Amino acid sequence: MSSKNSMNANKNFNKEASPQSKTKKLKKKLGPQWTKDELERFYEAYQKHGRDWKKVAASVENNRSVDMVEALFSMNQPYLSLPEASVDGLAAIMTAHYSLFEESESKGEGHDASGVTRGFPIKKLHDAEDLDKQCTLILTEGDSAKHLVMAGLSSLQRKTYGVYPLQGKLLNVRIASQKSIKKNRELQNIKTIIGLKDETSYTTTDSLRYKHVMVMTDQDEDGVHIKGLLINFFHHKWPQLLKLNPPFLSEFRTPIVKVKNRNGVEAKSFYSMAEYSEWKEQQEDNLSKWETTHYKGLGTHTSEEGCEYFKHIDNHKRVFVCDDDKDHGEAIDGAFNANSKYRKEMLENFDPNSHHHETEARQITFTDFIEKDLASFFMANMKRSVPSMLDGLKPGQRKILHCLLKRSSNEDIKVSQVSALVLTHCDYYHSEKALNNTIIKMAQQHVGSNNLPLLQSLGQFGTRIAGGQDAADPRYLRTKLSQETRILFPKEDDKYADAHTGSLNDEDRKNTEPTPYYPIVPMVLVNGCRGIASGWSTFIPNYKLKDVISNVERLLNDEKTEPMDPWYEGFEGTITKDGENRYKTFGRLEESSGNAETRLVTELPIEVWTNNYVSSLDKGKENRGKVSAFIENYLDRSNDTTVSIQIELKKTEKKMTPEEEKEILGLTTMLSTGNMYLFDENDMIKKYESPQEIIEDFYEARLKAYDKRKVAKFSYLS
DNA sequence: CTGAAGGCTAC
DNA sequence: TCTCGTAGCCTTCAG
Repeated sequence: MSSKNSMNANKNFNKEASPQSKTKKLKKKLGPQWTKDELERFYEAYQKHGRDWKKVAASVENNRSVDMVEALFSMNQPYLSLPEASVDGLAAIMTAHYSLFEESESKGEGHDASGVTRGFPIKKLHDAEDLDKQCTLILTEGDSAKHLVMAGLSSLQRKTYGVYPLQGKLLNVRIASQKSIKKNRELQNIKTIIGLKDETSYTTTDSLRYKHVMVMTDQDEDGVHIKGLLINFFHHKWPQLLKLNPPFLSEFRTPIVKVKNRNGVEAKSFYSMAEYSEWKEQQEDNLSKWETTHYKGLGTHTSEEGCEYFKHIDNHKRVFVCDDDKDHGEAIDGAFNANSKYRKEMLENFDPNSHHHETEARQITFTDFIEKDLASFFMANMKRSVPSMLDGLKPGQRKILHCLLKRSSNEDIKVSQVSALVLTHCDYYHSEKALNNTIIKMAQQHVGSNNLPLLQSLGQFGTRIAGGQDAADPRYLRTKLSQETRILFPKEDDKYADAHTGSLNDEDRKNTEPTPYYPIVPMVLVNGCRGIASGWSTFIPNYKLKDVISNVERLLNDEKTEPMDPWYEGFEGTITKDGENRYKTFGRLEESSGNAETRLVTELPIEVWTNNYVSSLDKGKENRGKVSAFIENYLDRSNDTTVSIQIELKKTEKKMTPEEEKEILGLTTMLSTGNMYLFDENDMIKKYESPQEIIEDFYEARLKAYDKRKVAKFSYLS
């Protein structure tokens, strides 16, 4: 009971004598959500499970209450400290808690900023000591960056700087529902820390605990994205805030490259690769006199460097400003709204060379930030999410294949060790976890995943039961190249992929960024692909290897290619064309012998997983009107590879065709071929209208590669 | 018409 | 140690 609010509420609450009026008051405060009964159950559950709200909610066993439990727990947790007291005490806390919740939602009446005084317990917040002064809240990307700030701030600075670490990507409030904004703890905490209220127009920051916000992220594209999401949050909820002068928002930049003269006297810092490259070109022969250090994330900087940065904080600070001629709302909205049009246009006009972080610039307009800095994230997001037409691989996947192809033997290796290989030999600056996931996905072979996995799955790589999400931990999994991989990706072509690294001659970056491979057939059609980027997403279904080969052979024979339909290895249902760019997939439904109402499901449509399907048969509240409405009962006898679900249909007068039965039983899905985007031979994004078009494009490029190979092989003749 | 959910590489 | 949040696009489907 550390909170002032809770205590007040408790006092008020105790004034009410009878248990009935207590419940009444609660009902008034909490809306229709809670009965005394539910409170008691909640109290028990809370004692048992603590802050594990999912378990608590499950124990409460009431859908209305589940929402409330969730809402309560997503508030500032420290307020919810359970006293020794009983249900009544709990009720008091919840009352207080909920009123806080309500106030933050309502017009802000009755809730003065002093209700949130210094030292209030938000986990991981380091509050400024002297909030009466003009204080700045530093929002960092992750905990380790917070530690760098804490190490760097002088004792004087600690009076006026608060620090709060952000975890991962911030919610995009422009497209999020009210409900998800409310329950997003990160945003609610930021609001509480700064003292911002909804529906308030700020022409001054007088009422705020912090007068300025400074964001400090890694100096990479994802860091830029996080800055953008934060700008988006403030702009969407309090647009006036960003127009204030002096500016409300700023960023703290750290160098990504530092060079030190080997005689130890001179040193220089760079805030962008463009800037560094420019300097490097000017050095020519003098380059060897300099010692270079690259900084990958904020965690790479030492505490001493942290101190150095904050000693000269003004050199690192860049403020976000509006210039009055422009409507910056348009750019911010375009970057984060639900329509990808603006982002498409921005990427189509994107010129990587115009993207310069000028070290000396101490301010940047929001529009410049979006169109220059943020556009580089959109581009990076495209590059890592959309595969190449040539090898059908995204850069992460390609690096995995690259490392395995380069190994001297093809012995089993742990998935986690493959990741380690990639981190050692390639430029990969992202999380190992994502890499492990990618390896697992490349090796999966359940129906609906790869037709021809390039990697073998030695261990539990996931099954159709849970769509592959039931894979074991990477440290238990082993893999190696599949038998076919070397045939599809001939050794003779390797050097065309890894000769170009863009950095082999760069003494700072010795690792490789392999360019696309040239498999002998367009593998992107065999295993399909899907990716979600910025501006575009892509989806290509799986096709049959033999069909692909036949079409390649037709081209070799100067014949025309023939249309192809999607095909999935091991799939026992059917796939039929259902209009232009659409295919319909059907599971398999058999009539059990003897009983007119009994059916046996022996195959599910593509990308429907056994677990999901079976739970759709349950008669829960959330399934009303769905499949479960048509069935009496079911029995699931499926295993990890086969589907066998016995269904007892409800008796109806109407006789249904097998197709109609599949329809109402949820045994169909759609595959679209209308969103097939790939990077083409020239590394340009291209929309493909048909699999044939992909094969034809591939064919041209592949022929050129054969030519290159021939020239290289016989070069000694000339 | 709106909202939610699934898929996937990233923080 | 493990589970869980967030982005981004497009499609489908329920309400």
